[in-house]
Amino acid sequence: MTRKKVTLAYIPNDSERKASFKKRKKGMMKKVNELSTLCGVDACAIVLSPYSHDPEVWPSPLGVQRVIAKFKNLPDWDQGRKMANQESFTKERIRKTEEKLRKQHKENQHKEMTNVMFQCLAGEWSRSFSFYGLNEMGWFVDQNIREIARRINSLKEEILPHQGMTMRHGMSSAEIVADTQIASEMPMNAMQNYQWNMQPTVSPYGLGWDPTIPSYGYNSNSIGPNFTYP
Amino acid sequence: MTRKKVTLAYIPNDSERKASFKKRKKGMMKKVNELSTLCGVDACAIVLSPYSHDPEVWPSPLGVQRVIAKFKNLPDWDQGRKMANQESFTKERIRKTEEKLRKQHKENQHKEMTNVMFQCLAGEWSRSFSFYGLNEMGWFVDQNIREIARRINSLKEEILPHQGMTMRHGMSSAEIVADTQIASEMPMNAMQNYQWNMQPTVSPYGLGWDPTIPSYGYNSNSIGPNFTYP
DNA sequence: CCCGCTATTTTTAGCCT
DNA sequence: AAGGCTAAAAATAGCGG
Repeated sequence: MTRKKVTLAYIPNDSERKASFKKRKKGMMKKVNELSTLCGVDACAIVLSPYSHDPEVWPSPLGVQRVIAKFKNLPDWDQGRKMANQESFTKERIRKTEEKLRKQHKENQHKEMTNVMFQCLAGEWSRSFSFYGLNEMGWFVDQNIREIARRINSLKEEILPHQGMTMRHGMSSAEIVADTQIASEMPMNAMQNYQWNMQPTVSPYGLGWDPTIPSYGYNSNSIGPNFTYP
Repeated sequence: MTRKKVTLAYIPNDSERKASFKKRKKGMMKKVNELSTLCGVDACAIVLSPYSHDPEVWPSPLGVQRVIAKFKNLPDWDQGRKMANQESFTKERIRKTEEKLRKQHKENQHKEMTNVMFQCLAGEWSRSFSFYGLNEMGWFVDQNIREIARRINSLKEEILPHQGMTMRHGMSSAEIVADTQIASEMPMNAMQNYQWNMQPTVSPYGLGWDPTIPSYGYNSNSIGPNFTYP
């Protein structure tokens, strides 16, 4: 799917523009609301569009008039300064784009290195996983079950925060999991990171997971469910 | 790191509030700019804050006055309709939260099922340690390798989009994977989902997972991978 | 057309300097 | 305090019902 990055320019297509307008107006008004609420400042916004006969405002027609009144009462205001006009936004965009270019370059170099290292790892792993991968995998599965149960329970607590133990009738996941045999309490965060944070590595802001950190190297002699081979 | 979800309420701490103000004002103004540019509508915003002596406006003092003029010239406007006030935003938030609650519930049920199934699988697997289990696990591991390889290749495409096959010199991940024995083509989506989709569960507007809530009732006896100890 | 979905982009909270 | 950073949260483009 292609969710294009916005190019800041008038949207020629009518229906597209209208759709965008509706979504963005809502979002923008929400932002005004948040700014005003969170930071306790007076603010207002007015939108005059062909999509509605009436002006669309925040926080309310009266609120707008109140802010406008204050705004107009402010004396001697150098109209040139402190304003946010299109030009300044454009400049900001150029600055950011150039910044991005620099970062991209750096990131590319980094990715190539990661790429190479990863191949080494993967090769090693697939060659030997039949033995020493199994214990890890078993432990990993186990950890996942625990994690799920933990989350389910957290969710229940959240959803039924003040009702105490109201879910006795079904078999709760806590109960299910209470039956689970946990072979080890020892943390294996690195492995979880390996599994769950793999994806981020691939895209944003450089490297998520750093393959050079040796912490994932569990070998099977120590940790996790101890499989015995018959 | 803890990047808190925003709770829509006045920020009591002075420096925090100011920091938030500066960031959010910028973001908000940007949104107004985008709305106006993308959709070709007249819009303006005014912010009166203790952080600046002068009002901060978009698009410019004159632009604001122009919009205000249009706004005031509009006759017979039912002031009650079409306005975006705090109440409507609050209602929207409530709606969304309730929606999320419903979804969460559904998802929980799904997870519990997956949980149970997974335990069965894992238990069965480790109990017999059969070839069958090995194959499945092998397949699973293999899938992961393939996925990794796929991502590496995507990256290569990204990094070297127009250079064709420029990386012949190293062993490509595709080649690595070609060496891997694929035990079965049988779909195991459930397992992948289990692995990869677990995390997103936790979500915004009050339904997030709270790490401060202790996890309950896992004691370490019983189900799960039944490992045999020598 | 309008609504909901989700992949992707954009914003921003909390840290750090 | 003012800016940069990054992971998490929020907005939204494009799609399908």
